[in-house]
Amino acid sequence: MALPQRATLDDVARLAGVSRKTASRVYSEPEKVAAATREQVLAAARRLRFRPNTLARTLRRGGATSTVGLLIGEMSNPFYHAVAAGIEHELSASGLTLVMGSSDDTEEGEERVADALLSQRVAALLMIPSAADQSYLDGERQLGTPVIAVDRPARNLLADAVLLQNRAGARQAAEALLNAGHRRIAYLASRADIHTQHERLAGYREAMATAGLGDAAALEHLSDDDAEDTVARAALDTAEPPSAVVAGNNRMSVAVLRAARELETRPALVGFDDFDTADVLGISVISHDPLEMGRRAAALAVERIARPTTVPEVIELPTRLVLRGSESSTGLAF
Amino acid sequence: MALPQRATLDDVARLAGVSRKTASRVYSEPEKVAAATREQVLAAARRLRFRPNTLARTLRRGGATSTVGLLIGEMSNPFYHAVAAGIEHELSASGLTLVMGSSDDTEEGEERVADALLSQRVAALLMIPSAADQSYLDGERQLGTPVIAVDRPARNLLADAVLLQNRAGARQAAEALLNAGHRRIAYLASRADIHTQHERLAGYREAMATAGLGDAAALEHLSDDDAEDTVARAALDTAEPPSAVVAGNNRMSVAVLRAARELETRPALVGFDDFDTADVLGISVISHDPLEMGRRAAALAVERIARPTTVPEVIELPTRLVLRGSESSTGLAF
DNA sequence: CTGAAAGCGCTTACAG
DNA sequence: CTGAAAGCGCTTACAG
Repeated sequence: MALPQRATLDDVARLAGVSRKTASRVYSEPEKVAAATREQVLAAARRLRFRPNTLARTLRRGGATSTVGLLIGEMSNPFYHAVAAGIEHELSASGLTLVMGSSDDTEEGEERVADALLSQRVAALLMIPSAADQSYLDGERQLGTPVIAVDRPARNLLADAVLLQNRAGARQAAEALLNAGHRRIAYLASRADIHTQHERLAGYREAMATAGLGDAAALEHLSDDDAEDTVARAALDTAEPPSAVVAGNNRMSVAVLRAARELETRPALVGFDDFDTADVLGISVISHDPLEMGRRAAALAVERIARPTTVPEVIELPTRLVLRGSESSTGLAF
Repeated sequence: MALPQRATLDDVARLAGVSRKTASRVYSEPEKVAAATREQVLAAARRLRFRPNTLARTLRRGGATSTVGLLIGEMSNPFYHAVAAGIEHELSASGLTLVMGSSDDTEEGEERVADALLSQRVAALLMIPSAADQSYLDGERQLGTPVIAVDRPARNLLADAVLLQNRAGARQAAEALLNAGHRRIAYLASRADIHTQHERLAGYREAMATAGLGDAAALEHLSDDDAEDTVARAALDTAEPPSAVVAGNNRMSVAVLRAARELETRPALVGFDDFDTADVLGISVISHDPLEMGRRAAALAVERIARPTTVPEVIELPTRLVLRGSESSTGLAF
């Protein structure tokens, strides 16, 4: 069966008995069209099931769509989902639509997906950089598309960034454990090669050095891939396990709990990132607000779209130590 | 400062010394252009930082973009994030881009955002219906845009759907508790007005009736809004608390744990939906695969884009009972 | 407040 | 394999 033809503005104008331009005005500057004419046009549009074609409008207007691209490396971490939710929320408040792409965490994927988003002429590009270098975006930036890095800074690219105070947060985590009397405090991280983990590790080291425990390298358990469970088990299943652990992110915290349960070793724990059941489990964390991070990044995008020529800005969002008991030496609450 | 002008295909053709059409072919059917000519064009494109304008291409080609819209009610539930991740994954494998919109769970919002997505001429619309009625999409469906409902069926609209076996899953949950010897088994749900909760409640009732416990209305604790913690506390903080609970979704499971901890009442528990720390906590659940749900929905969209005229299909994905200890009468493992 | 012409950047027929 | 003309659906100047 043949599908009915999609109506165009011309069809609407013809049915309403006005010029094409008048029909167009009903959608772009309705207040400039006489009320009676407007009603006539809208009635015709309803009858024909007309919906203005945003593509054509944008093309004619010179390229600036009302979409904003978000490029994420890995879709599996709940932290990034929350960031995306915050972004979506803020954008929709400004009448913008979110277009998402994920690079599956490969260098080649990041550039390919960025290219696809930019070909759709997104008004701005938000990204969680995961490739080693973002200089491939420099041409686009010069053409006026704002680029905003989220959670990690872009490399070799002049771009705005919204980050966390990773170093201060991790320092706080270690200090909380030191204050509770611990000395053998381990730091556990997967994806240790990325910026956030660099910073957090540095914060942990600062706290340890300040406490006169500078030579803690044996207590650092780092992996460049996603093997949280392996790292956690390796750290805890030793002759002399640490009495306390700083977990580098939410997934590592859960991995520590899992390993602790299996091994019946119960180290004190402060984890970076809050998570769903941390309160139920009595786990102390370095908390921050991923929704807020997304909101701030989107707000920055909205501002850059309006005023493209400003100097790049770096926003660092604070973290907060939430004590729930697991920082003490009495072991976990579960 | 003036921004440099964006290069068009014309500029590239001129610099490469070929016709506009030849330059176009390099991007649409590269195998039909002589290798030497192709290299010449690509070199010119690189020099000019040219990126083909997808909008213009789509407009000329007759409307079908390579984007797919996803309309979500509430962005806050991790379940939907996982569904979205599955969708994104499957779409990108087919060279499609995901455009997301959230309705903030209002009827008016759903229609407004659907309209925005359709104005961008998405090739298909995936949605988690939250309004009471989706008949407003019928015109668009007749124009050939596939609509696929995810997690809940669309109402008053002929659309494909990818759902869970909610009823069977909830029945299994109640049966697991019955098998463990429980009789006073409560059912707790927030958002009790939506389709999934209807079905799950029905499954619970079936199991109870079969066990000769048909009159369990006093054990049903339902709320139409999001007040999980309130429902959980009300259900457990009574003179005669239930000995076991079926939680209607992941958030209710966590709310039960929280309430149980505060009240030191420790009912057995089987929750619908798995969640991050359920294994650590030893919580038995009705598990299913939100990523898979997203993947299937996206695959259906891809198929419908290719062959639009097929009859709507309803896919029901199975659930799986995962026993971790909390179904027994000995109380929670934490 | 309304209208006829031109054009946004690309691709589709139609020729060669 | 390459080219000159027309047009996708809309809006922007330019007139009235």
